[in-house]
Amino acid sequence: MSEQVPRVLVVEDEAQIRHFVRLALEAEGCAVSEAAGVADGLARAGADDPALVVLDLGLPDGDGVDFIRSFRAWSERPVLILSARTEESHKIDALDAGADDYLTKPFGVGELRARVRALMRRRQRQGGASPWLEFGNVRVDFARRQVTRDGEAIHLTPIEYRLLAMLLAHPGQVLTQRKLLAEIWGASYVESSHYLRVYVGHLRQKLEDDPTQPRHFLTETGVGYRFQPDA
Amino acid sequence: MSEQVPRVLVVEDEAQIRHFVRLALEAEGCAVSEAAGVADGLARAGADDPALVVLDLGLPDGDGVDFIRSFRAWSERPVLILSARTEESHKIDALDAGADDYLTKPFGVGELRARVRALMRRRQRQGGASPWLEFGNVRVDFARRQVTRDGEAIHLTPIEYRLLAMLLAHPGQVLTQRKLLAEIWGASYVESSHYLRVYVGHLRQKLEDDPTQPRHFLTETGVGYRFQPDA
DNA sequence: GCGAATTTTTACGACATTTTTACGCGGCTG
DNA sequence: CAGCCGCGTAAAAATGTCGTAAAAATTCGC
Repeated sequence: MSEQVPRVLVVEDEAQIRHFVRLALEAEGCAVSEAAGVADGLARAGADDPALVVLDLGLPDGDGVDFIRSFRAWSERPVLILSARTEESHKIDALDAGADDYLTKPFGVGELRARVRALMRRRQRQGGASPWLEFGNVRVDFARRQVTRDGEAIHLTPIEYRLLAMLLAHPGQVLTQRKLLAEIWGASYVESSHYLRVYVGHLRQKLEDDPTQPRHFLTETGVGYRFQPDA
Repeated sequence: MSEQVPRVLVVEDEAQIRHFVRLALEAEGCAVSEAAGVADGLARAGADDPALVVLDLGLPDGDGVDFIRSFRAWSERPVLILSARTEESHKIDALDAGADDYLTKPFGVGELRARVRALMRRRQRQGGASPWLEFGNVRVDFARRQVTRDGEAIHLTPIEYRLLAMLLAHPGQVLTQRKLLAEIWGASYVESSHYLRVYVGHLRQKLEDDPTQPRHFLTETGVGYRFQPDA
């Protein structure tokens, strides 16, 4: 009878606001984790797979819009923006990058909490039909962040999970190495293809029947990788 | 082949704002229906089952919050509130009644459109078929970087694929050797026509019914090569 | 601070692709 | 008709890329 408390990730550099937001979210009955920057936030999001991300746009180590884009490459969780910028163009950019709501500072606790409730409610509404995805003898349940193979739970590390989510989000498509590296490790890692070799290897090891003869995680030499759903 | 245009319902008593919103939504490619009051709006919503409702809170014949509650009794479609009231309590009430977003007047067209896009984004997930190109019994799907022949996947190496893409981009035209070489191998290889002989051979081997009698990848002796779409 | 889990780095054999080389064919020309 | 030239094919050589295992460094939870 686990109470299934939704996890929320707050990405915000100012400690004071972060604390303020944490209190508001905890009052909503959420479990809160925090990150102070873009890189930190993406790593944490990959580890926690939060039900909601509350994101400040004015981060020290990068643009919040970049966070949204990277995050959207492998996750569809709602994102609520907090920002001091009231210009319409900023709102449009953030919403089109994949954000779900945009709240300008200063804002009241009550409105923040109400908007959080609205975003989480929608998740419940459509999360009812647990959208799993199957290939081979593997089932991936994104809502629960759970991967099973022949019914047995398979443990994936944060990076493995993000890579898997990204590949599965584009079935049949070739994802270039540069794109995968940029979305998962960051723009400055686009040349470090050895990371991919290692982690694709992990996925095959854990999810393919015969890791030496992969049927789902295919290599396109010199280009990237392709996820092949069931034949 | 109807394009499946999403229907949006605008519930707003002031004709001027209604028109303004209609224009914004139509610019998003939506089919718009209008209602001027709560009763009218609910009736219209029941008839149309719109993909989104844009709702003004200041209606003459009842409270907008009542509209939301009634609507939510039978529909889970997203609701976007427009309101002149900026008090936090109003926002909280509307969001908790079941609204998904709350926009205070005055607002910009751009922000309205962006928020509409954000609300509608989720429901349209799988666009499915990507544009492809066919000749003979071969199909080329550039979005997925996939080539099939009689339904069977054909593997192409990076150079083979680039050459194919280039030829297919200019159907019926003769592409000179120098141009192909410059584009694929670089400006300093424009004389090395033997590369082309090898790789055009590969394409014919993999894609032509009878590689010795090519029907699509034709040689223009002394000039270059020409891609011939279906006869 | 300590142990466990995870990420990063490194090295090397296996494999895929590209490049190079060689040769046969056929048309054209002198 | 002989020789030259451009083309097509095949296969060897060279290069580059990939997969794997394991060690080193880092992070995380307690």
